[in-house]
Amino acid sequence: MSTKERREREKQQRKRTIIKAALEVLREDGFARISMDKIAERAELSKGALYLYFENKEKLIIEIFWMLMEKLKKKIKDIISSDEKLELEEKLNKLIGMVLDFYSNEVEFFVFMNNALIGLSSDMMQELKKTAVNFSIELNEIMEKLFEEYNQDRYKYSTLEMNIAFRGIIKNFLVEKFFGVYKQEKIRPEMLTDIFLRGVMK
Amino acid sequence: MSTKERREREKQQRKRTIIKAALEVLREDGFARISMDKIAERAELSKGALYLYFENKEKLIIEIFWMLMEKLKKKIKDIISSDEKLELEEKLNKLIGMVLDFYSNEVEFFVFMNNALIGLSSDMMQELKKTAVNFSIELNEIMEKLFEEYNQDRYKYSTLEMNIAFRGIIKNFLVEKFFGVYKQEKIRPEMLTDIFLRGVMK
Amino acid sequence: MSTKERREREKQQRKRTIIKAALEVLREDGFARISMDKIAERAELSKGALYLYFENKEKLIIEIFWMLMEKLKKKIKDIISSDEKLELEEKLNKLIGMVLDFYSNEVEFFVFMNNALIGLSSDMMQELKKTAVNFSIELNEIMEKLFEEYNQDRYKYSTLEMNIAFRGIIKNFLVEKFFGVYKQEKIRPEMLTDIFLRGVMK
Amino acid sequence: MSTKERREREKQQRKRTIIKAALEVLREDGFARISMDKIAERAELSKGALYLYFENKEKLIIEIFWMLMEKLKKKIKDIISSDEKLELEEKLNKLIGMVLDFYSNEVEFFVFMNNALIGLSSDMMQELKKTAVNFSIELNEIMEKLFEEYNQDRYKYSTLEMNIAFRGIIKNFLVEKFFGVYKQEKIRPEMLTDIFLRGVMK
DNA sequence: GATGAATGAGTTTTCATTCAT
DNA sequence: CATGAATGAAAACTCATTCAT
Repeated sequence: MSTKERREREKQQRKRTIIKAALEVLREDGFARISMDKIAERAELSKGALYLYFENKEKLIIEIFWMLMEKLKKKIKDIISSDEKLELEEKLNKLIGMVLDFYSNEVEFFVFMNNALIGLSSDMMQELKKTAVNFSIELNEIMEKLFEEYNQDRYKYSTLEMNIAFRGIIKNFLVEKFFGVYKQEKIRPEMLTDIFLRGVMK
Repeated sequence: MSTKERREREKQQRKRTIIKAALEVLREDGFARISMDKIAERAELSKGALYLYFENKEKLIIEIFWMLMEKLKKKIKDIISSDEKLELEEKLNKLIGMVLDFYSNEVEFFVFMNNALIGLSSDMMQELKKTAVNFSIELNEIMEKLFEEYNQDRYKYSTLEMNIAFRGIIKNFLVEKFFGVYKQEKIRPEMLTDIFLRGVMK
Repeated sequence: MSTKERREREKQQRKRTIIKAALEVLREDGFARISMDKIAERAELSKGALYLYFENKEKLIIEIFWMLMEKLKKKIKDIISSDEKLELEEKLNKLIGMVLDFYSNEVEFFVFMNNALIGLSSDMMQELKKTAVNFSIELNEIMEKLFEEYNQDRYKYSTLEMNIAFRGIIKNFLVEKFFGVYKQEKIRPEMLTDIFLRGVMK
Repeated sequence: MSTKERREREKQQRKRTIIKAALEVLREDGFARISMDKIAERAELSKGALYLYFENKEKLIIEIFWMLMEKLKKKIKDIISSDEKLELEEKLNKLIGMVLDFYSNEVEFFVFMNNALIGLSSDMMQELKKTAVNFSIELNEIMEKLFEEYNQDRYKYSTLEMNIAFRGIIKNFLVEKFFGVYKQEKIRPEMLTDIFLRGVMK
């Protein structure tokens, strides 16, 4: 059975290799330019081989999305559930700092992850949309718990609404950093936390 | 000269016809499915004619983007520079209400504005980025004026930062309304104004 | 409007050109080997151009099938409804002779037309199957009328059953001629008519 | 030598396993969808192993064809050479009944037997043609013997021609039953025998 | 100016066959 | 012997762009 196990491990390894290659293509060429051809070339595999590991392009794309999301989720969870005794404010600072880091210099990742939810009305990408919605829901639940831990009686709005505002502020600063007018300046997590927290508190 | 002018006017008219057609295609088929074929058909023009008015598809996309932006900008300006004597809070409420309206009946516009960034080639993104940056700058100037009119000494952050936060909150509520978890509820402009204003005030 | 008409005529002409090219590919390479590439090459057109005239490969195949069928049907009708006063026996002789002629040296047509009904369980070809079934039904009706014209009270079996037997005998002689043991000999229509007619008569 | 013999026996056993698997795939997925992948999976063998037993896919197909033919041939022989003292008519009834049975439960066999001709490359067809011709010749010899046993001086046509007509009638009733217009009705062997016998008798 | 037929490179996907292990 | 990962040559289909008329 050890052979079988090794095989399985190797298979997982290959999948990771392919996803890594796909991420590189994504990073360099953007979502619209990802093609199975390029991924194969980058992974130093034949086109056909990709289909040994991923049913089709959509499934591969979804796995990329999922992987990035899992990575981000893990980081969020790590911060939220860390033992350190921190004020909510400090936690949010850390959280924002991490998110900014996560996307730093990875415009394409940011675009991809934020637009998976929105665009892509091509039939092919329906499942990606579902995946993105699911992630959004999960993220919501995580943040909800965080908010409930602290001053829960002092919020003016629901955790859902707080969460939407919170993420909106972060996202738009990143958009403006990547594409807009906020290029030169460093985004200060403290500012974002402050705007958000004072905005939603009674 | 009059002939030349008339020509020019006709040309602009044709361009608007094409853009309108493109927006209709966008609304019906989604961003990923806009094709020159369909636009031509919808505009009741030949495919070749499209290229008489727009250098290529990307330029056409940019003009659509620009047109939408201009439309939105005009509405923003109208509200801001209206004679009514209103509190800042009331003005923001009106502004947000208008933006929600603007996109509500035209989800695809919203998708388009967000997706213009991914759906196109990298070369294209450069141009679109410029367009978006320009718009952002303009919008900033408009908002700056608004903020300067009121309580200018009570803000904790720069008008640029305020603007980014403001738009981020609005945008993300729209995203979650159209595609995510905020489906059932109506977005209340007052809430968004409140979160924002209290967040950025000293 | 004359321009439009001319255009339409030219379009039909092109369709014919493509079908003719496809028929040549069919004749030379067999059904399993028809590819859009080869048809395009043979028609001296680009691959893309084929799709200006036929929605997809299946539609093109169906038109080939239909065209061949129409040709055959016309020939059958011509014989059946000819003014000549002939005995049923003589009509059937003529009919069989024509069918043998129609397929002579066109193995691939024969194979294609006979197997369209049967095989091709690929999803893509469902419509072709329907087309083939419809043709079979039409052919039935035509033959039914013929049989009803003559000695209708002397048949032991239904016109449907007669028709099936009739076509079966002809088809299998062709099969054996093309692929089997009846290569050297010329198929004598009189023999087929005789076997059939005496077989089904009271 | 005994080892060698055992080896050979095992090899034949494996071949049968593979053919059985292929037939299962055929039944489930249809002729157009048989792939070496699926056969291997169904046979619980590796794809590579298939090539140890069959030179290539075409050879495998031919062996299936051959195997089915042998099976059918055996059943035909059993009926013809059975000790029962039966009239020719009764024998033919039995024969037809058996053939109808043989295919009825296995529509896909019937499809396969008919489709082997189109589904494959031209090169392949040569081989398959040979196989089919050989089978046809054998079948002819078998039927010849049967016909010679009975009333041999009363036939109007050669045993070859009789055979072709006989099989044509049966085949076409099956085609129309499985795919065409003869769906609802049960095929009565007596009718087929009657049509045939009266058709070929002086 | 306007047309729309034609192009051709690009895209995803399939699958028989091979070969290192 | 046996494996199954990998190949690579198809295949169908799309679409921005060009150009003869």
